[in-house]
Amino acid sequence: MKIPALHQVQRQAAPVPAVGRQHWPLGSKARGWIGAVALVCTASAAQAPTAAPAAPAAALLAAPDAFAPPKSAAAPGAAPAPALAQSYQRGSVELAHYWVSEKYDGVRALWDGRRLLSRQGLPIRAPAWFTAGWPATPMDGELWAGRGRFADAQSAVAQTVPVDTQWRTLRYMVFDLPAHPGSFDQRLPALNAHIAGLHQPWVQAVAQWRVAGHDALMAQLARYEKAGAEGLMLRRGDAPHRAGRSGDLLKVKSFEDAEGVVVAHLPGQGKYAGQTGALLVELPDGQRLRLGSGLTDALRRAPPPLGSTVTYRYNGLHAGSGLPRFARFWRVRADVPPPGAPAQDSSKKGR
DNA sequence: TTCCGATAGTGGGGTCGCAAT
DNA sequence: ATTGCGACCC
DNA sequence: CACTATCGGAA
Repeated sequence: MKIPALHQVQRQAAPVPAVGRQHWPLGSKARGWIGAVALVCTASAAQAPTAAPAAPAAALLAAPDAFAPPKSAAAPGAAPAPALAQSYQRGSVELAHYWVSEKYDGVRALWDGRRLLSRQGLPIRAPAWFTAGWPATPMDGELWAGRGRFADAQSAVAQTVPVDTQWRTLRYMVFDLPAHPGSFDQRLPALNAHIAGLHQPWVQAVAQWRVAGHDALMAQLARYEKAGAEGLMLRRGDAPHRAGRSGDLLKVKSFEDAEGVVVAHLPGQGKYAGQTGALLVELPDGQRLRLGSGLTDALRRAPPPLGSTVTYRYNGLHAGSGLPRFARFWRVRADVPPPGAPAQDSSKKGR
């Protein structure tokens, strides 16, 4: 049963630094960059790389440097501070102020004017031809292989040596110009003109449009998701680019609920050592899934007993295994007592 | 006062590359 | 050749 | 990506 996306508490968190890095294609840590939006956006249902949105001439914009280090951090090695999206909630914002676009499921990539950087600021090894001729103007976008093909984009970016056959299937879907000082209303036309000037089919400006209201937004979300899109993004038109989280950038995704039976309590790490780190649950089809995210400290100390039926939420399925993506514990099915419990009649009640 | 945004720290599957087996 | 692991993507 | 749990400052 699909549920619109609304409600849900929310509270995000930041990624962990994780030092050490190993040889994965993205080399060493890079310097501070800008922050920009998080994922996404674009257009209709088409996926053809061709047709870059044409746009009238326009200023190319600003200084290449303009990277606004969130804090001081002008020094090399500074941690990146990309802007991340919050979740859209009905009534939380005035939709008339926002632009809507498709949320592309790919690998985030920021062009700092010289090279592509990952979300953590690591250089992305793209073939020379891919970025040939790109201007010094910073761009923020998503390396995308098409709907339902996140794995392809992930694989391409993970190669120590770029493989042309893989990169030829990628597109750089650009959704913002981080260094442009204006509001998104102003950045958008500049972005379109900018991309149009490149004349590279694999570089596209993400299509942005307005929406009448909540109901229309939900209707669009349903259409896009049905067509394979990951969701939609909302950008506040009158807001200047800003690093960090804020209501200026929102994501709209729907999630689903499903159930499984707890078959084991997996040990936790770090501050949860000695407690339950995750629940190993068996799904109706026999596949097993680990549920760690979503558990409260109390539940980690006293987890649902083996045999309990628990509900989890997720967003779509992994293309390869079919396992739920981004699964997180939601709650225990209280009406389905675990093994030892005395009768309470609840044999089946449909639902 | 409440609430928002930033931090710190846990957890998942998938992918790659290196080390150990 | 297979497995395990860390580190990164989401 | 998902989430919980805190904390300080803005609203």
